[in-house]
Amino acid sequence: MPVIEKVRAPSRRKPRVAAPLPLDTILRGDCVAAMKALPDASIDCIFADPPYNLQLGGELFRPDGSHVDAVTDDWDRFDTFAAYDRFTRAWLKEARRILKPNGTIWVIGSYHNIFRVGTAVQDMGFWILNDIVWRKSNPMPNFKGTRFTNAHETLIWASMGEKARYTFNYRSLKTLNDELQMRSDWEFAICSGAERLKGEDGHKVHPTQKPEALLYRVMLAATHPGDVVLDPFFGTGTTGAVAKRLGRRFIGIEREEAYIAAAEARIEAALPLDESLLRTMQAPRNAPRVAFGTLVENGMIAPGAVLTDAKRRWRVTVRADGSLAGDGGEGSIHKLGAAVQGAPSCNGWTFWHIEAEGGLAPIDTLRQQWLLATQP
Amino acid sequence: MPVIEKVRAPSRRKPRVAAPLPLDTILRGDCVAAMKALPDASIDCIFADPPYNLQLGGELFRPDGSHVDAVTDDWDRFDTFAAYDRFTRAWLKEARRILKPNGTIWVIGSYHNIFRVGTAVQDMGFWILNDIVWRKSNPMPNFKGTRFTNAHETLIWASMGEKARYTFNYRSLKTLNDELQMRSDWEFAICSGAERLKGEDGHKVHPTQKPEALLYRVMLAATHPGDVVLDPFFGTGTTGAVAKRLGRRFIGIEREEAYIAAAEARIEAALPLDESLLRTMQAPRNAPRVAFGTLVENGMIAPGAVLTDAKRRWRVTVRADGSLAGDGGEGSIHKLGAAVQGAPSCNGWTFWHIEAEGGLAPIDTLRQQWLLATQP
DNA sequence: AAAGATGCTGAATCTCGAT
DNA sequence: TATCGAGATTCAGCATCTT
Repeated sequence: MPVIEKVRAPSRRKPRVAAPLPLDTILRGDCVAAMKALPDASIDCIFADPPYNLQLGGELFRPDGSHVDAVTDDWDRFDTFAAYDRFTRAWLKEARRILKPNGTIWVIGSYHNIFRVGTAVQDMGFWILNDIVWRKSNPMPNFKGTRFTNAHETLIWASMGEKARYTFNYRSLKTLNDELQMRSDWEFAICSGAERLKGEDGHKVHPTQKPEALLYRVMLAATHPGDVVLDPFFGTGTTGAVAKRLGRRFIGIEREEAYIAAAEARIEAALPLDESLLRTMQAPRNAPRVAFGTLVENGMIAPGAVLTDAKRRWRVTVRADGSLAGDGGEGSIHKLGAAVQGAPSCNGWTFWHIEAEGGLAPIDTLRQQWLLATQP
Repeated sequence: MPVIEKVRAPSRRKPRVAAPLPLDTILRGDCVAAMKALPDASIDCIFADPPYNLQLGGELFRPDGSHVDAVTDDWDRFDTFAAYDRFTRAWLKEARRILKPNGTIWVIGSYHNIFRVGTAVQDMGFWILNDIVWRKSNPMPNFKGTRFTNAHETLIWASMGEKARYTFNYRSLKTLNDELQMRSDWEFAICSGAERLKGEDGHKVHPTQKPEALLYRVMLAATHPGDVVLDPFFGTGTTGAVAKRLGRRFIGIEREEAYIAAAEARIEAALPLDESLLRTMQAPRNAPRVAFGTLVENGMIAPGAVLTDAKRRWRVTVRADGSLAGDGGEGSIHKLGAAVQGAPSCNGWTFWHIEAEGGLAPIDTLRQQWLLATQP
């Protein structure tokens, strides 16, 4: 391909460049039009709760905002699905443009729309990381007894592509779940009581207000403090309220003035958490690295010391450079641990032990002591 | 449109007429070809467990170094989403033809394929009645800590069209569920132990054998005794074994001779109406486990709240992710409780206390309040 | 004999930064 | 962009062995 092609290719459209982001504000209007005004690769996370009243006799809007009539016969059914698909791909296209390369997108829906959304997400190059089930502890019963009680909704979580990086605060979520990995099924009550926004008439302001606990978990899992979270179907602003509480920035897009007014009042009243409380558990992955040799250099462990595995099956000697030597060969704590086990890899910190008061202790305890003594 | 069109339209192909159905047998071959040999509108219910198109990468090892036996069979490999979609629509087309007008179809899948299946189901004119979540009580963990534990699969249940009638044994399901309406989230263990078919080498016969309890509930809900249930991806015949137990007829389609042999032996050994299975399904696994983080997410306790032990020797602060932070370090209620005491373990629920009316109260009282408020 | 210890396994899109 | 090496990473259920 001639060089000139390489130069021309990226300029097919004018990239939106660094205009300041409208942080912590609600943009009024159509979500596609509003997203078009935002710069490329500027958003860390998108949470989207698109309309999915496709088959309920409710309203469906085409990308241009025009109304699609509820219809029942086959031809029109196809037309309705096709219109919904066009709408979905239109807003997903802009969402993809404004997301950073390491950003992620969340979309929530029910069986009426989530399969179409998921197919579009995959077709557009996003890479699904998980589907999450929100189990409702108090769903509306199926009054007619004609089907199973519709007791859940589905969220799709996707990165920008198969190789894309993304934020997942594994350690925080595990802590949140009492030291068990967080699963793909989450249980929350539907939004009601004091949390549910009511108008002056006592009637609910928005028909599908999401519980703050749901957004809380989403943001805790997939964003860092200070990250920008965009919600293109902002409604009454659950995303904004939780973002403020959790020290994230938000951008909302909403077309209904009544929802915007309710959201603004609600977010104004939300209280941000103290920053120290937000500091999520520091993942070991992000903890300062300590080489085993550092411990040797600093006298935490002497050259010549003998290490074994927890069951004393293997026995090795520490050398002056922090390498190990024994029957199984020689090498770093990790390499030799893997070698003696015949395993592809091994965490030497937890595999190798040293004789201590009260029995064997993993050498990782020495590292922890070192970190405690040297970290501010 | 001219009248002749209406007359000609149905005769474009020759309808398959009443050949006797191959009841309670397994047809060997490709599912589309085998279905083409069956007559129109002859099947009451279809249960389909198609390939999931997992798109797995390299090898995966557990933290202990052992190897994960993944699904790498040829039948699960598709080059593109488009190829998978063609495959899906081809078998769904025949499924639709052979289903009776009042029949229903079930399809099970994971996030890798279920959105594409659901879209095809809707596009072809089926009417989704429910999506059902199979919550696995014992899923495989996410060994690398990169995502949420993939702890569920999704089933789609659909009728032949919006106005179509269908079988739903509401009363049976409600009885099965202790007089509560059966919900759209079902909990079962994955298929293991004695139920899991093993070869002479002790290795599993089929990589993705489904639990009989799942099929039991599906058939109990959506078929009558004597109904014909077709499974186009029969595998080792869970559908056939359960059909025999419940007094339904089955037709299986399977390509692999080894699976067919295992299925035939299994179905031969199955006993009709094993009441013990019914009883095990009725026993609700109601051991509600509440994570401390749940109380934080739901506002039972605020980030920033101060906890102490019963004698106020240690003092810690609750953070946004449900972890605690204080002089002794940081961690979950259990880990930090153990750390400050220098103990190997600790029950944080009874160790940590919060200031309440009338003095300190263990945080377990908050858990009890939460359970009271949320349990039926 | 009972209780505890050990080992194996399940539809899984499973690391990251430096060079 | 590919390669290399450090080092982080698991839950429930069942079968079998040990004390």
